[in-house]
Amino acid sequence: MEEQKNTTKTRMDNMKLSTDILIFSVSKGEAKTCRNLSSKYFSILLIKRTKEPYKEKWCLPGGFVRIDETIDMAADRVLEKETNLHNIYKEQLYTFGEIDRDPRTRVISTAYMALIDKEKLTEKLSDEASWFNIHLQENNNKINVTLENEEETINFEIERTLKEKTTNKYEYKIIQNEKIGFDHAKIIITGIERMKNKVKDTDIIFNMMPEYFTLGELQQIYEVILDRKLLDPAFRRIIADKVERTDKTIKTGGHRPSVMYRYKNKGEELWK
Amino acid sequence: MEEQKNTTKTRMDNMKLSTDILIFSVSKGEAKTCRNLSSKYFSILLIKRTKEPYKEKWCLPGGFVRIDETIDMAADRVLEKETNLHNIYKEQLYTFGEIDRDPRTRVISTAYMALIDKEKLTEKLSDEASWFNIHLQENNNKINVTLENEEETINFEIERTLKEKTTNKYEYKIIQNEKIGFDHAKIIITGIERMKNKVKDTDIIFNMMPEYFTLGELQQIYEVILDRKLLDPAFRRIIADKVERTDKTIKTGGHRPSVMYRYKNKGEELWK
DNA sequence: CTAATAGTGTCTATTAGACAGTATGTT
DNA sequence: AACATACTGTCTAATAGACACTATTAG
Repeated sequence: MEEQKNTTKTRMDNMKLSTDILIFSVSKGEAKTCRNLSSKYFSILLIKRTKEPYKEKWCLPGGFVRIDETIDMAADRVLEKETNLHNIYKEQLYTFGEIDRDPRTRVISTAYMALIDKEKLTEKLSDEASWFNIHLQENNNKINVTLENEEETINFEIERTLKEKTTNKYEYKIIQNEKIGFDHAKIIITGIERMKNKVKDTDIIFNMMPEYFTLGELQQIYEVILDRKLLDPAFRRIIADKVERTDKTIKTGGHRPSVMYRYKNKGEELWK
Repeated sequence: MEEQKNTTKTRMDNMKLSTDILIFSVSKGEAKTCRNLSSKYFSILLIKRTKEPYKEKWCLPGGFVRIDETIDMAADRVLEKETNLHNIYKEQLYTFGEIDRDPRTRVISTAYMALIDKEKLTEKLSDEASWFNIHLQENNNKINVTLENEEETINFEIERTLKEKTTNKYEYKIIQNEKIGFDHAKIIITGIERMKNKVKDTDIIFNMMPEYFTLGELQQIYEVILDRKLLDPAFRRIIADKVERTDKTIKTGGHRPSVMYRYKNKGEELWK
């Protein structure tokens, strides 16, 4: 039932719909010694705004949905503009509709998450874009998010309260934030939490993996997103029928070389 | 990044945002004999349109989001108008943004699911509103949905295709539909599938339950939504720490009376 | 040799599935 | 007694967690 009321027509005409995209990937850090594996990070692409409002603040890539495109098409357009990649994995995250989320006019934003293998990027990012490694620290109902690239550290703090007991839905309130524009800090934490859940019970993680990978690397990435260590035998048992062994191996230092695997579709849960 | 381009301004001003709500509940059918339990149905509230477009078609309750309210507020407003109930459980389902989903103008709709205990309704539904029992029949990639009330049977058919293998995302295409207006058939199937998943791993079902219920009734409702029989001992083991026994009992026919239970919050998964 | 990661075998604990059985009411 | 549902006991199968062990490389 979508009736147009003439009394509110003028006001409604001032609404805009935009899409903001959380582009996630995995970054490799430095290895401590030549024998170590490189550390892995879960990372997100942010863009430094060059205009008011929120000039100089970091934001999610995004744009307005045009009258002749679907929201999905708008998201794809933004993704391609930012990464020059096509056929990227994406899924709708949530639609954020707070009244004052954009100071200029009423803007409702449908956020998407997209996952890419960063190594597949062929062209250099634009000057304003940068990858940030994600670190979370939780105490009680506070979440402290640190995003860092080579030059800068962004920090914001969130209060997480249980909104709904039957489905464990949380409400996020930004209680400290200097460097992220709009309500994007809230969108970011919503996406990170969604990723944590999805990693547990889908194969979503493989969208960030290269075609060939070792089980050690894969395990590292699960560990960094879930933020806990996994036991090798359990991990390998669970992952076993999702991947297929190839005849490639890779030597990465002073230890036994590891076999490379490839994603072999299934679609079952990983952990509860 | 939400920049306004003057070239597309006029076109964007014609967009509207609406919200459509899937109001789900449980209905009791007839008992075959006085000894039987009444059959249970999973049901949805639909409204018969009285105006063009889609006059006489059944649709989801909904309305436009006003400039001075959030999407959540609009959803609450619609819910209260339709049910006269406050503090109803609801969650955002998905935002549908196809270009031609409304023949009048470009309308994007953020759909919500709401769950109520139908018995709590104090006032009579409006003349156009009616509860329909939901029946699904799946063969291969086709889903046949039948919605029925006392007077009418609505039937539509959907083709379900796997869109994304890593997360088991499906795409729904309506291949036959006479009686549902707009793209609401697609919204309905999206919501039903979401409910099936959520019932498995959250306590969402308790939002449709009265304060006191028997484990037999509760099991019936799980069974009708999941569309399969559950084994009593397994069901009771799993449900045990979600409910608390009360000293009420109820006699429902020619058999042992059953103890009434109450929902006791937890927030764990039920089945994998 | 040592350090570091790769990869496996196996015991145990927990949980889900199956089925048989007992309990207690109405007709 | 017959029936229908309420509710429980227990065996078995499947799965997750823990830990110890072997394998193989560079330096």
